Amino acid sequence: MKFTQLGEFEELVLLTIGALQDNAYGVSIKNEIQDKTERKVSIGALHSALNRLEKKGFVNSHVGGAKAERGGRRKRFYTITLIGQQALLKNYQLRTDLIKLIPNISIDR
Amino acid sequence: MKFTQLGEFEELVLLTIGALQDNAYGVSIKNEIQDKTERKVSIGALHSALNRLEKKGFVNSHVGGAKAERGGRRKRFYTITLIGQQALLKNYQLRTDLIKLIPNISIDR
DNA sequence: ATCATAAAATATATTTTGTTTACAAAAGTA
DNA sequence: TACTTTTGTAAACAAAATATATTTTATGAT
Repeated sequence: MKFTQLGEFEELVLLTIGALQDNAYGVSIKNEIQDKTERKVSIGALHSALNRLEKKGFVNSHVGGAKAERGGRRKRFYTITLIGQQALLKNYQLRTDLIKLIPNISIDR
Repeated sequence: MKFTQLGEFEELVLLTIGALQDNAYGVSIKNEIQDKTERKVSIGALHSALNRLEKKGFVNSHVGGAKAERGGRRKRFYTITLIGQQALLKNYQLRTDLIKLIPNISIDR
Protein backbone atom coordinates (compact mmCIF):
# COMPACT_ATOMS: atom_id res chain seq x y z
CA MET A 1 0.00 0.00 0.00
CA LYS A 2 1.27 3.40 -0.91
CA PHE A 3 0.53 5.38 2.21
CA THR A 4 -0.78 3.83 5.31
CA GLN A 5 -4.36 4.16 6.24
CA LEU A 6 -5.42 4.22 9.87
CA GLY A 7 -7.66 1.24 10.70
CA GLU A 8 -10.77 1.50 12.86
CA PHE A 9 -9.24 0.03 15.99
CA GLU A 10 -5.96 1.80 15.41
CA GLU A 11 -7.78 5.11 15.32
CA LEU A 12 -9.56 4.34 18.56
CA VAL A 13 -6.26 3.46 20.22
CA LEU A 14 -4.65 6.61 18.88
CA LEU A 15 -7.45 8.81 20.18
CA THR A 16 -7.19 7.15 23.56
CA ILE A 17 -3.47 7.71 23.74
CA GLY A 18 -4.07 11.38 23.09
CA ALA A 19 -6.78 11.56 25.70
CA LEU A 20 -4.69 9.79 28.36
CA GLN A 21 -1.89 12.28 27.86
CA ASP A 22 1.18 11.15 29.80
CA ASN A 23 -0.38 8.03 31.25
CA ALA A 24 -0.89 6.00 28.09
CA TYR A 25 0.48 2.48 28.36
CA GLY A 26 -0.95 -0.94 27.56
CA VAL A 27 -3.21 -1.50 30.53
CA SER A 28 -4.45 2.08 30.91
CA ILE A 29 -5.31 2.27 27.23
CA LYS A 30 -7.11 -1.05 27.41
CA ASN A 31 -9.15 0.04 30.43
CA GLU A 32 -10.01 3.41 28.96
CA ILE A 33 -11.29 1.87 25.73
CA GLN A 34 -13.32 -0.68 27.62
CA ASP A 35 -14.87 2.01 29.80
CA LYS A 36 -15.78 4.26 26.89
CA THR A 37 -17.09 1.63 24.51
CA GLU A 38 -18.33 -1.48 26.34
CA ARG A 39 -16.20 -3.53 24.04
CA LYS A 40 -13.67 -5.93 25.42
CA VAL A 41 -10.09 -5.39 24.41
CA SER A 42 -7.48 -8.10 24.73
CA ILE A 43 -4.05 -6.92 25.70
CA GLY A 44 -2.54 -8.82 22.78
CA ALA A 45 -4.84 -7.10 20.28
CA LEU A 46 -3.96 -3.77 21.76
CA HIS A 47 -0.24 -4.33 21.59
CA SER A 48 -0.36 -5.40 17.99
CA ALA A 49 -2.22 -2.19 17.18
CA LEU A 50 0.35 -0.21 19.17
CA ASN A 51 3.21 -1.81 17.28
CA ARG A 52 1.59 -1.00 13.97
CA LEU A 53 0.90 2.59 15.01
CA GLU A 54 4.51 3.04 15.98
CA LYS A 55 5.78 1.51 12.77
CA LYS A 56 3.58 3.91 10.82
CA GLY A 57 4.90 6.89 12.75
CA PHE A 58 1.66 7.85 14.50
CA VAL A 59 3.06 7.30 17.99
CA ASN A 60 6.37 7.23 19.84
CA SER A 61 7.12 5.14 22.88
CA HIS A 62 9.55 4.84 25.77
CA VAL A 63 9.79 2.54 28.76
CA GLY A 64 9.23 4.10 32.13
CA GLY A 65 11.19 3.62 35.35
CA ALA A 66 10.48 0.79 37.79
CA LYS A 67 7.82 2.37 39.94
CA ALA A 68 4.83 0.08 40.16
CA GLU A 69 3.13 -0.35 43.49
CA ARG A 70 3.39 -4.07 43.63
CA GLY A 71 6.10 -5.12 41.26
CA GLY A 72 5.60 -5.93 37.64
CA ARG A 73 7.35 -5.29 34.41
CA ARG A 74 8.15 -1.74 33.36
CA LYS A 75 5.48 0.11 31.44
CA ARG A 76 5.93 1.25 27.89
CA PHE A 77 4.39 4.68 27.51
CA TYR A 78 3.04 5.99 24.24
CA THR A 79 2.69 9.51 22.96
CA ILE A 80 1.01 10.71 19.82
CA THR A 81 3.17 12.29 17.13
CA LEU A 82 2.36 15.33 15.04
CA ILE A 83 1.39 13.25 12.06
CA GLY A 84 -0.73 11.13 14.37
CA GLN A 85 -2.62 14.25 15.42
CA GLN A 86 -2.95 15.38 11.85
CA ALA A 87 -4.38 12.03 10.80
CA LEU A 88 -6.94 12.16 13.61
CA LEU A 89 -8.02 15.65 12.69
CA LYS A 90 -8.35 14.82 9.05
CA ASN A 91 -10.55 11.82 9.79
CA TYR A 92 -12.59 13.79 12.27
CA GLN A 93 -13.24 16.63 9.87
CA LEU A 94 -14.16 14.35 7.01
CA ARG A 95 -16.68 12.45 9.09
CA THR A 96 -18.13 15.61 10.54
CA ASP A 97 -18.64 17.03 7.08
CA LEU A 98 -20.28 13.86 5.81
CA ILE A 99 -22.54 13.23 8.75
CA LYS A 100 -23.97 16.72 8.43
CA LEU A 101 -25.13 15.89 4.94
CA ILE A 102 -27.29 13.03 6.12
CA PRO A 103 -30.91 14.12 6.47
CA ASN A 104 -32.91 13.29 9.58
CA ILE A 105 -29.89 12.53 11.68
CA SER A 106 -29.47 14.26 14.99
CA ILE A 107 -25.82 14.84 15.70
CA ASP A 108 -26.41 17.04 18.70
CA ARG A 109 -27.73 16.03 22.06
CA MET B 1 -18.49 -15.13 16.58
CA LYS B 2 -20.70 -12.23 15.72
CA PHE B 3 -19.02 -9.41 13.88
CA THR B 4 -20.93 -6.23 13.82
CA GLN B 5 -18.10 -3.77 14.15
CA LEU B 6 -17.82 -1.24 11.36
CA GLY B 7 -14.45 -1.13 9.65
CA GLU B 8 -12.82 2.14 8.70
CA PHE B 9 -13.65 1.94 5.01
CA GLU B 10 -17.08 0.51 5.72
CA GLU B 11 -17.87 3.52 7.85
CA LEU B 12 -16.74 5.89 5.13
CA VAL B 13 -18.95 4.08 2.63
CA LEU B 14 -21.90 4.18 4.99
CA LEU B 15 -21.51 7.90 5.59
CA THR B 16 -21.35 8.48 1.87
CA ILE B 17 -24.51 6.49 1.24
CA GLY B 18 -26.28 8.66 3.77
CA ALA B 19 -24.93 11.82 2.22
CA LEU B 20 -25.91 10.80 -1.32
CA GLN B 21 -29.47 10.17 -0.23
CA ASP B 22 -31.40 8.51 -3.06
CA ASN B 23 -28.54 8.40 -5.52
CA ALA B 24 -26.20 5.99 -3.81
CA TYR B 25 -24.97 3.20 -6.04
CA GLY B 26 -21.55 1.75 -6.81
CA VAL B 27 -20.17 4.37 -9.13
CA SER B 28 -21.65 7.44 -7.42
CA ILE B 29 -20.36 6.26 -4.04
CA LYS B 30 -16.93 5.65 -5.48
CA ASN B 31 -16.80 9.08 -7.07
CA GLU B 32 -18.04 10.85 -3.98
CA ILE B 33 -15.42 9.20 -1.78
CA GLN B 34 -12.67 10.01 -4.24
CA ASP B 35 -13.75 13.63 -4.41
CA LYS B 36 -13.91 14.06 -0.63
CA THR B 37 -10.75 12.21 0.30
CA GLU B 38 -8.23 12.19 -2.55
CA ARG B 39 -7.96 8.48 -2.06
CA LYS B 40 -8.49 6.14 -4.94
CA VAL B 41 -11.28 3.62 -4.54
CA SER B 42 -11.47 0.51 -6.68
CA ILE B 43 -14.94 -0.57 -7.61
CA GLY B 44 -14.21 -4.10 -6.40
CA ALA B 45 -13.14 -2.87 -2.99
CA LEU B 46 -16.28 -0.81 -2.77
CA HIS B 47 -18.61 -3.63 -3.65
CA SER B 48 -17.07 -5.94 -1.13
CA ALA B 49 -17.62 -3.30 1.54
CA LEU B 50 -21.21 -2.85 0.34
CA ASN B 51 -21.85 -6.57 0.57
CA ARG B 52 -20.53 -6.69 4.11
CA LEU B 53 -22.58 -3.67 5.12
CA GLU B 54 -25.71 -5.27 3.78
CA LYS B 55 -24.98 -8.57 5.47
CA LYS B 56 -24.53 -6.71 8.74
CA GLY B 57 -27.82 -4.90 8.34
CA PHE B 58 -26.43 -1.39 8.02
CA VAL B 59 -27.83 -0.86 4.52
CA ASN B 60 -30.60 -2.10 2.27
CA SER B 61 -30.45 -2.26 -1.50
CA HIS B 62 -32.64 -2.55 -4.55
CA VAL B 63 -32.00 -2.53 -8.28
CA GLY B 64 -33.29 0.44 -10.20
CA GLY B 65 -35.11 0.53 -13.54
CA ALA B 66 -33.31 0.57 -16.88
CA LYS B 67 -32.78 4.25 -17.39
CA ALA B 68 -29.16 4.91 -18.24
CA GLU B 69 -28.36 7.28 -21.06
CA ARG B 70 -26.20 4.96 -23.04
CA GLY B 71 -26.95 1.43 -21.96
CA GLY B 72 -25.28 -0.40 -19.17
CA ARG B 73 -26.34 -2.73 -16.44
CA ARG B 74 -29.01 -1.67 -13.96
CA LYS B 75 -27.83 0.16 -10.87
CA ARG B 76 -28.15 -1.28 -7.40
CA PHE B 77 -29.12 1.53 -5.05
CA TYR B 78 -28.26 1.51 -1.37
CA THR B 79 -30.01 3.14 1.54
CA ILE B 80 -28.88 3.36 5.12
CA THR B 81 -30.94 1.52 7.73
CA LEU B 82 -31.87 2.74 11.18
CA ILE B 83 -29.19 0.65 12.83
CA GLY B 84 -26.76 1.97 10.25
CA GLN B 85 -27.58 5.50 11.35
CA GLN B 86 -27.30 4.55 14.97
CA ALA B 87 -23.89 2.99 14.44
CA LEU B 88 -22.66 6.12 12.70
CA LEU B 89 -23.90 8.35 15.48
CA LYS B 90 -22.35 6.19 18.15
CA ASN B 91 -18.97 6.26 16.44
CA TYR B 92 -19.23 9.96 15.82
CA GLN B 93 -20.03 10.76 19.40
CA LEU B 94 -17.31 8.54 20.80
CA ARG B 95 -14.67 10.13 18.61
CA THR B 96 -15.92 13.61 19.32
CA ASP B 97 -15.70 12.97 23.02
CA LEU B 98 -12.21 11.55 22.79
CA ILE B 99 -10.76 14.15 20.48
CA LYS B 100 -11.89 16.92 22.81
CA LEU B 101 -9.76 15.40 25.54
CA ILE B 102 -6.59 15.74 23.53
CA PRO B 103 -4.68 18.87 24.53
CA ASN B 104 -3.33 21.26 21.92
CA ILE B 105 -5.53 19.96 19.18
CA SER B 106 -7.69 22.38 17.25
CA ILE B 107 -10.95 20.78 16.27
CA ASP B 108 -12.73 24.00 15.40
CA ARG B 109 -12.34 26.02 12.27
C1' DA C 1 -30.20 -9.44 -35.73
C1' DT C 2 -25.50 -8.86 -34.69
C1' DC C 3 -21.85 -6.13 -33.19
C1' DA C 4 -19.45 -2.76 -30.66
C1' DT C 5 -19.30 -0.21 -26.74
C1' DA C 6 -20.59 1.66 -22.36
C1' DA C 7 -22.05 1.09 -17.59
C1' DA C 8 -22.20 -1.38 -13.82
C1' DA C 9 -21.65 -5.39 -10.92
C1' DT C 10 -19.02 -9.71 -9.66
C1' DA C 11 -15.03 -12.84 -8.74
C1' DT C 12 -10.65 -13.90 -7.06
C1' DA C 13 -6.32 -13.34 -5.01
C1' DT C 14 -3.34 -10.81 -1.95
C1' DT C 15 -2.18 -7.70 1.77
C1' DT C 16 -3.32 -5.27 5.94
C1' DT C 17 -5.82 -4.93 10.13
C1' DG C 18 -8.15 -7.06 14.05
C1' DT C 19 -8.51 -10.80 17.53
C1' DT C 20 -7.43 -14.76 20.33
C1' DT C 21 -4.55 -17.56 22.94
C1' DA C 22 -0.68 -18.70 25.17
C1' DC C 23 3.51 -17.43 27.13
C1' DA C 24 7.65 -14.66 28.94
C1' DA C 25 9.90 -10.88 31.53
C1' DA C 26 10.52 -7.86 35.32
C1' DA C 27 9.77 -6.44 39.81
C1' DG C 28 8.17 -6.78 44.60
C1' DT C 29 6.99 -10.08 48.70
C1' DA C 30 7.62 -13.72 51.73
C1' DT D 1 14.57 -19.22 46.57
C1' DA D 2 9.90 -19.54 45.27
C1' DC D 3 5.61 -16.96 44.62
C1' DT D 4 2.64 -13.40 42.95
C1' DT D 5 1.54 -9.32 40.40
C1' DT D 6 1.91 -6.41 36.50
C1' DT D 7 3.01 -5.75 32.05
C1' DG D 8 4.64 -6.91 27.58
C1' DT D 9 5.62 -10.38 23.55
C1' DA D 10 4.72 -13.87 20.00
C1' DA D 11 2.38 -16.62 16.93
C1' DA D 12 -1.62 -18.13 14.58
C1' DC D 13 -5.82 -17.11 12.64
C1' DA D 14 -10.12 -14.31 11.13
C1' DA D 15 -11.97 -10.31 9.03
C1' DA D 16 -11.50 -6.17 6.34
C1' DA D 17 -9.29 -3.68 2.67
C1' DT D 18 -7.27 -3.56 -1.84
C1' DA D 19 -5.99 -4.58 -6.62
C1' DT D 20 -6.88 -6.71 -10.78
C1' DA D 21 -9.44 -9.07 -13.89
C1' DT D 22 -13.81 -10.67 -15.64
C1' DT D 23 -18.78 -10.96 -16.52
C1' DT D 24 -23.38 -9.24 -17.03
C1' DT D 25 -26.62 -6.15 -18.95
C1' DA D 26 -28.19 -2.48 -21.61
C1' DT D 27 -28.19 0.63 -25.75
C1' DG D 28 -27.14 2.40 -30.30
C1' DA D 29 -25.20 1.71 -34.81
C1' DT D 30 -24.65 -0.98 -38.76
